[in-house]
Amino acid sequence: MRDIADRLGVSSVTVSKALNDKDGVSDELKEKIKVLAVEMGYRYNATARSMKEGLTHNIGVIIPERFTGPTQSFYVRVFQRITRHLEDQGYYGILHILNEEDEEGLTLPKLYSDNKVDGFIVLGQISKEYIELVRSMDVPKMFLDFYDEHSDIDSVVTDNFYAAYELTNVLVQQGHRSIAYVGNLYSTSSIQDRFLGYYKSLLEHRMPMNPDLILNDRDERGTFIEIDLPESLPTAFVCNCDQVAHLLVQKLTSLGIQVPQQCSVVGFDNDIYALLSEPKLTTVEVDVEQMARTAVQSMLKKVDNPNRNFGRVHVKGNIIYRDSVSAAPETLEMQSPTSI
Amino acid sequence: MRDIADRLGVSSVTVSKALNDKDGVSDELKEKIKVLAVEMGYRYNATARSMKEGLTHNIGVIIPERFTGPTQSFYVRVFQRITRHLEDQGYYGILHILNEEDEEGLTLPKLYSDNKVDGFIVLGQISKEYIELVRSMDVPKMFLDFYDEHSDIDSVVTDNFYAAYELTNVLVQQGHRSIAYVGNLYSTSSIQDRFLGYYKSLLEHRMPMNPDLILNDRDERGTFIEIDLPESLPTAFVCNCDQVAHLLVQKLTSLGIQVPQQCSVVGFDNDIYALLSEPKLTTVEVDVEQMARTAVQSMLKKVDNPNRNFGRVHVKGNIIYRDSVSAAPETLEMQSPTSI
DNA sequence: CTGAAAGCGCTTACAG
DNA sequence: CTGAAAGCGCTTACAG
Repeated sequence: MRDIADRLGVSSVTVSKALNDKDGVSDELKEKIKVLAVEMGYRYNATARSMKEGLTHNIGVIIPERFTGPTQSFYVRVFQRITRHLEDQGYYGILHILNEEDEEGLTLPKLYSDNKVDGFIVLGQISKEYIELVRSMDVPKMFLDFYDEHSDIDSVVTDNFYAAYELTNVLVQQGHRSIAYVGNLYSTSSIQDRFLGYYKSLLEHRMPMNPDLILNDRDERGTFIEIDLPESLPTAFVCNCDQVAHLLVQKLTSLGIQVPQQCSVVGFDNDIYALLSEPKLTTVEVDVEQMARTAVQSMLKKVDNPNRNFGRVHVKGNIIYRDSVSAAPETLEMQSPTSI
Repeated sequence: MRDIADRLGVSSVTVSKALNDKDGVSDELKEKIKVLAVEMGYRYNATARSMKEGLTHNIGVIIPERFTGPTQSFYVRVFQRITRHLEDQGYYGILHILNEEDEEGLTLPKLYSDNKVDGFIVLGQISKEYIELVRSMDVPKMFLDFYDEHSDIDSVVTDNFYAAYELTNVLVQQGHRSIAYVGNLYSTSSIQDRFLGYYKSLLEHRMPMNPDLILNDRDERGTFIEIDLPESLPTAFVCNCDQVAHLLVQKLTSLGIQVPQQCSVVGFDNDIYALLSEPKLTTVEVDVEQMARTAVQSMLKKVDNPNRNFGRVHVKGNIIYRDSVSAAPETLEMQSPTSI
């Protein structure tokens, strides 16, 4: 900047104003300065501004390692959207993959202790203990795609409840009266909320909830376990995620049960498993774009004003209709007397 | 720092030295300062140091968007290793996913124009035009997992040549004499080098190269195409990657050809497709850890001294033996006269 | 419309 | 072993 100023015989203040398009410089001079800057290959020193402002213009994005494995591109996609929105605002996203060791050992990212970021977006459920640690950080933070009832940290989540409710409604409308839910209710808030949406649909249609039709799919550590099918098979399954729906379809098929003719199955997430499955899964697509945008906007407002609070923001999902749902078998028979 | 200094009645210089474990402060005072720092919740301001040093202690990692899709966790894993090694050296990795638009429009990352990083590691093949653009950047840069013959940019790559050579040798040792190579030789340097390793093995064993046995797998834009099998089927296939090997196995199986009994197939990468395949693929595992370590070390040396050059560094891969290879059919018959 | 001065929080080189 | 001074490259508040 000084070099540019010297070459033009003006002060560095003027150059700064021109390059930032601020008032107080004639348009003519501004233009001259900008042209020369490009010519001289000038690159803005963001560090100097950070120093002055006390703001790094970086936001840390924390993703637990277990959500980054093979076949798990979802969070990477979300991260990508986040950075795009951040860049639109002159910010950068710095990805921090939280490994198990640090999560269990309650180690804060060096990003924090080195003052490298102005705030954190945590993308994906972390342990209760780590949530407490995150709370203790003296910067704005928010949770994305999960929340914790005991903390006051702002969060942006898919409207799991309503999406599961609507998806179950679809099954009911197709004549299903015996519908199972597949998922460990104590594992994540997503699974819980999706279950409650399923339950709301049952309630609304005066269908009893049968505890035998709530099927566990994973142990406490999130590892998938064999699904125990009930004695008397339901005609439809609401699965908490596509991967489990995929496993379930495989299991049913291997038992000689046809999907969707004999059993309908729906998933959640619209990830690779929804397409890998045979038949392809009817499922719910998360609105990644909207979630990323909301999280970034809220975060930047919090950076400006640390007292801003947004609470829990729900983003609606979209049902994707594919081939894993059909009318309930009994209904089919009733509807087609020709088959008698 | 000033606050700490004031509370202890010393200067901020002394505090700085103590916190950085430099000479010139008594051990006693150092200890006192460190304790107080923790007590006061002091967080180091990395920005200030950056300002002074003219170094951001950040390294940009550029991954082309097309390598981050579903089922492509490889580069994310590499990124994770890179950041781990960077952190060990007091550095941070900033991920920049290069979207197609920016790659075609030759837009440099804002990370560069904002002086946010001290160097770039490009992870995954980019277009020739973009390579030229990268060259024009006035910071240290290096390529990871690919290289370009026309540029003098340092690179770290898997030793594709030798790994493919060794893998082909394995097939030859199993009695195979008609071995195909599957891959578009004009697509990436990896595919080319793997082909040459395959060719070297043929040469060494005095086996003629049959052009009909070089099978294309993708078009210019990298989209997979249907593989055209030759009239007379070889007894083994060396595929340039696991995904293509997986597709090939599916195709062979659907044609009623048994793998590996009638045809052996080997892949490359040891990714999710190697395990998805039935039978599981014999393949080459890239030494991610070693590649990441080498890239980071070289990069940091270049940051210290921009004139340092490392050229092309090859990292050896490991063959993973699974179930997609068996002895050549004719050999089998010769070996087991009991079957007559 | 233009610029001199101060300051962001560190580190380095030097003096004591 | 300890500290006063200068400086990294910007921006902001103020004076002209």
